[in-house]
Amino acid sequence: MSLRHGLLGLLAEGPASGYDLARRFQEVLGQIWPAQHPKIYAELGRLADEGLIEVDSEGPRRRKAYRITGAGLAEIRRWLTDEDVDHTMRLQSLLRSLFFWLMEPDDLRRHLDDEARFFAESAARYRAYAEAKDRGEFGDSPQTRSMRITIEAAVRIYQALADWAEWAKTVPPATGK
Amino acid sequence: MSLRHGLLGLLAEGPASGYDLARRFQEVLGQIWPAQHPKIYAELGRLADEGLIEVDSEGPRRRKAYRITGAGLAEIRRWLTDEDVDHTMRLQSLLRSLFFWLMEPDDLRRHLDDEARFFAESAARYRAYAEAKDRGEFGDSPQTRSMRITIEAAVRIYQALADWAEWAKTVPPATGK
DNA sequence: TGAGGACATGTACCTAAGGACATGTGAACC
DNA sequence: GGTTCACATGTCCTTAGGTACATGTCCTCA
Repeated sequence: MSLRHGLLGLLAEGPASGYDLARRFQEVLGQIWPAQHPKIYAELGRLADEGLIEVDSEGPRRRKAYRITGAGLAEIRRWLTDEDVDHTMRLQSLLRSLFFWLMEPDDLRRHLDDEARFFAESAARYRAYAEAKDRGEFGDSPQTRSMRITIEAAVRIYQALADWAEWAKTVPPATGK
Repeated sequence: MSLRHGLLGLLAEGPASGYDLARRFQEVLGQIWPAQHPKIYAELGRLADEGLIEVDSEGPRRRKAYRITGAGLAEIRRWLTDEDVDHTMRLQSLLRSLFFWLMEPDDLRRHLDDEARFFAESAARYRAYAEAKDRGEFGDSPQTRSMRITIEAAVRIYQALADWAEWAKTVPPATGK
């Protein structure tokens, strides 16, 4: 369960409402760490119960902004330094590639074209984001620095996958037995 | 739910028992697509109920091997060609990197060392696997070809992440505000 | 003044995933 | 003959994730 720590981390940057957090998850982490709003509201409730966050302010339209507490900050720091990283990835593209031999060559080529396009576009999107940051469009806070590092990872992963899909097209379907 | 199709795909290579399938998931797909045996046995039961697989043979120690049916083959092929790929990845390493600014520089350096080592080792493991395949140690069936492509993706992703972690170490923690 | 859209928060339900626990079998080795 | 280990299959329970549905508010613009 890292949604919990994802929320704490985002709240460490400053107070935010469930709606804000859902939007930030969607924007920045859309493909990398999806989270739907029902889960977010539920988790915020639990975090508040445990005293890791507290209500910062109530605004119009029932808006409720939360603020991280000292205990919350301690918890996210503990997680970051003490807890083991979960390295599982669950990449459906790779699972599918195990079964390419079941596909018609034409279908496979189409599939790889789609994959290559998708990954290249993702890489380009994150690359544009990275360049905007490097031009200083988002300032130069520590938070921005960290985000720049995250974005760099996204660029490199998607580029690697785009290259992989292109490479896969050059692999002959089979030779002998 | 792709475990279902993962199982069908593996069974398309030939009959296997739940135990066999759990081992193969563990070996080949350990970090990329984890699956515990309880899920596998349960899913096999469902697949059998739906006629996508059937019992091939019963062996010693209650061993039950399944075989894919025509309907099962049709279903895995349909999935491969008609169904959209789910591209979400949920990489905890990237989520954590968003919060690097919360870590002490020393802890962060240690963390990045660990990450770099882990990713480099994973890349090396898959690279060794790839080289064995290229030497022809596993024959040259269509299945082997596909597996070679999967492994190539793993090599490239882990290498990209290893490089990223090394690069991240060179980013200065922060300058101004 | 009325309609539409973005804002904002939730409930309910269903499936997937993971960990703990339970059980029994055949082979190998001492 | 007994112990140990790999083989082999499952149940049970909890948590996590995702979709659908529900509700109400404030602002803008025609």
